[in-house]
Amino acid sequence: MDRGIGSLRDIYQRLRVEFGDRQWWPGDSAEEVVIGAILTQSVSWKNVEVAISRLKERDLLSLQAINHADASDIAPLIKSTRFYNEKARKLKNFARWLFANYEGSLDSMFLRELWELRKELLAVKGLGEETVDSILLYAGGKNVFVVDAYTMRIFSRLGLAQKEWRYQDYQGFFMNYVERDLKIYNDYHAQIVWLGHFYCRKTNPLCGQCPLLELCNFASLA
DNA sequence: GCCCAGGGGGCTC
DNA sequence: GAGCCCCATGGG
Repeated sequence: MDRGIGSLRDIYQRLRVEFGDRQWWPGDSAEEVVIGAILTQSVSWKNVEVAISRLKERDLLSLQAINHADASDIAPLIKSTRFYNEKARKLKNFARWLFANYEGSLDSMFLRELWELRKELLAVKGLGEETVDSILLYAGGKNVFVVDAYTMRIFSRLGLAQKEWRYQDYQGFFMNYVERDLKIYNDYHAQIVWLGHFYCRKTNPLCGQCPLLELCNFASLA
């Protein structure tokens, strides 16, 4: 019943031995992290980098600039991130909301109590759980565990998650059993993404070279 | 040319 | 709440 404790620590240690310290989220500022968090929805980071540098070239890599710009001016710059029209609207939605409620200041926003703020952010159209938690953790330095598609895929294949688990269940699992430490929350998610990206994709899964091979149910079936 | 990717919203039942 | 479609580029 409590096999989460040892397993989650063991897995994390294995990943660190394999990948080193991945301390994460590329981005020069909190605003950049927020923008990146929205742009990376359903795309790999590589595609986001292109969009970020295009926004930068046009001086649109700030929430104030985004708030003043038209979505139609933003969209073409972020084409590489797919669903660009929707994402342009999402960026504007968030910027508009931030200026309406926190005078455009992420610092003020992050002064809010964590779970209250999480609720508020989830009410902003275009922000779902993963995006909100990424913002809280990587831009705000808040202790929330970020769950993504890789997390679900990997930990269900490892036999640690139940089939019916949803986002909240995964998050609860990690937050109950992983040491409540910002650096670990940060790095553990980064390790998972790294592992997922290189070893655990549907196309060309490098199962045979996975550092968790001996623990994985899926690999033994494949 | 085909398949799939670090998500989220809207709709249906 | 689950299951489906939509959005619509880029890489393997």
